[in-house]
Amino acid sequence: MAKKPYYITTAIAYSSGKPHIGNTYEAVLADSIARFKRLEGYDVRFQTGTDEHGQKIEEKAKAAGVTPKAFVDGVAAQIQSIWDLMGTSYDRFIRTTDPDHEALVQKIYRKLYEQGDIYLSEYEGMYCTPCESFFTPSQLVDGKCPDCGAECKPAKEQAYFLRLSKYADRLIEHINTHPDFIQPESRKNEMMNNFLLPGLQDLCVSRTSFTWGIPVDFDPKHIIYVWIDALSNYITGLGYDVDGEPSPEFQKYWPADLHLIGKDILRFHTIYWPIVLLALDLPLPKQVFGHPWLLQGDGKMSKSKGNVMYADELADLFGVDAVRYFVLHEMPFENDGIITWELMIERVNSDLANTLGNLVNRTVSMTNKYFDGVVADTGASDSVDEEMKNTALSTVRQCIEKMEKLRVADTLTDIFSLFKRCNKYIDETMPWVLAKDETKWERLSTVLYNLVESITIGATLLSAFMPQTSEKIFAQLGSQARTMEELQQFGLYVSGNKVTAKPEILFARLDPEEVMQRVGKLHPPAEQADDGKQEEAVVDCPAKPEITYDDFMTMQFQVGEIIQCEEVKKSKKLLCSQVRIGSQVKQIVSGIKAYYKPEELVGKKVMVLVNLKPAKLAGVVSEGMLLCAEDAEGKLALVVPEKEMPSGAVIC
RNA sequence: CGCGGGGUGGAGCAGUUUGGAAGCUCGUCGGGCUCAUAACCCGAAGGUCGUAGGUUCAAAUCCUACCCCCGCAACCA
Repeated sequence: MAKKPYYITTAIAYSSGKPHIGNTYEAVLADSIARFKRLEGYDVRFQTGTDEHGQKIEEKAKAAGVTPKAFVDGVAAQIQSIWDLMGTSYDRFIRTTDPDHEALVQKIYRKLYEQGDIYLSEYEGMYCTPCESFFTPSQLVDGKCPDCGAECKPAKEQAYFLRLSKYADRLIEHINTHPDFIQPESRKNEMMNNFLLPGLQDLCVSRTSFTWGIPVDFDPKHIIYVWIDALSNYITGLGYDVDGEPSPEFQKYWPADLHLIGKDILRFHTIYWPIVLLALDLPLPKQVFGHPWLLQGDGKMSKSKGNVMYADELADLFGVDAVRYFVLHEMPFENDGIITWELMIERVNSDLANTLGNLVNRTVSMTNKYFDGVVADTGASDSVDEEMKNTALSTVRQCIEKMEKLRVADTLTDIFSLFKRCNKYIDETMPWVLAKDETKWERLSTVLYNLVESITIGATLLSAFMPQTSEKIFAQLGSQARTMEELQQFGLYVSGNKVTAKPEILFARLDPEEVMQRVGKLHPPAEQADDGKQEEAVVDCPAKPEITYDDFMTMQFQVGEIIQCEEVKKSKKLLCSQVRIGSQVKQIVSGIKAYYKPEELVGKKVMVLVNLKPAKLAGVVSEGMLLCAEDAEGKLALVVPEKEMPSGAVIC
């Protein structure tokens, strides 16, 4: 019987820098699913890799004084080494700079062009360099990118577009008839209501503003944009060929069983990518799962604070499997999960050291102590054994069911419930009591046999999630990994085998203080070097072009008195104030709701930019701007005159 | 009425599809045990299941209204 194929992919990681633990989570999650499927007997292909093109990388390379290729070679190697460190068992680590990928992407692009799904037109808008995105002027925030806050410039370029509208109906139909296509299901509505049903605009799929990418082969001044380039990895990695013979791998593994991605890029994978596939006349992936984010608990993750958590550092402190366990177990199915050093320590101590490590240790110790390490089933069973055995076998079934639904965290919980049951079994049978009575040695032997067998079953299930630990457990127990079929029965441990004579601690209990001290050394507190003084965080912002005094004088600032203020309904951020400036009153809308209550503003003298062109905000007219200071976190403070000044006083 | 998610013992979460004894992990308190990594096992305390109504023999679960959080979207002039 031929094994059933199972093709799983992760998103490819953008090679602009070292991936943090949140990025790594995805690779580990995919790996655990891949390993579990292998355990179930599937012929698994697991692909991951790196997305290496784009303007941002081009610029980073320039800043580093190296070629883009040299830059991504370095980062990709780093990413791959972290994936390797974490034990991700990928079959191919694809890079979008791989020659086979680049060649195939060009062919795909050409085919779409030749059949009219890609056409040449013109793109106009405001362009944000870091995000490599165009925005309409109305999307900008203070002339800045709504995503990253960087300066945007007007730009216009000839560009190729992908006809999304042509395939929208078929895609909607597909989503409606394949309820499992988008997971978790709650995301499905989001895609439908926000993008598909309102109607799709054709997607711009080329750039001329940079050169680091795959050129359009029939129009080389255009670079193929990320959607066609990166997403195609899922098929180019299998050797899909537009006009040639599809490779055996492609025929075997496509369509993919699962695209595992972050929830933020669900749109690209459930709308743009399927439409590309429809255009290529290829079957759609069976499922796209947008997993939640793993967030850092202690404040925002930022490199300047030195509190970013990286997989390699975590692995260094806790071990690879402990990190895998944490990220897999602590992630809720739909909501974002949190990781902190404290939570990490707690999980290691409670689950790994106490429940699992101690269980293995006490089992091996007793076997050595009472039987010189020999594990034998003497058949001296008792009624309490049945429940133990049933739990072991039912755990196997539960895990299979849970994994079918990608409930990885729940699966781990079930496995650890089995280990807890083993600990309880020890208390129920009280081997140390049996040991004192020679007539009960046979019974004692069977109890230990049942324990070793149950732990072996648990360790086999665990091998998908904590492969190194499973191996260690097998080695200590003198057993070996089972196949899923073998897990259907209890008692396959070879009676008479011996456990190791020298049990090793699987997971040592951690002293929180000691660990936190080591954490402190990881990222030397660069900023808070001198103690005592609480150094004020300063704000650096990009410099704007120099202006003349005349430029400055075109702006009219005056002191205004807020005489009335109310919240703008239907708006989260806006307050609408009536401001008296001299003898006139202007209505000004400001985004300060989060920092000021309307009533506390009334009577305040503030500084106003008076001659700003009126505009509508949330449907309310605003005739000026209240000046604010903003810190790095975006907190605002109104600027007020330092001494009492009359309304209308000129600011110069 | 922009779209969507959420509010469950001190903390973090399941349970809501298909109403039917309120559960898990951690923490706290008490007990047991001694094979083991001060671990393990048992028990207890602790919850108006956001608020207010409604349907029902029965509501965390279904219906209605409202309050509060969080994403996305939109307008932080």
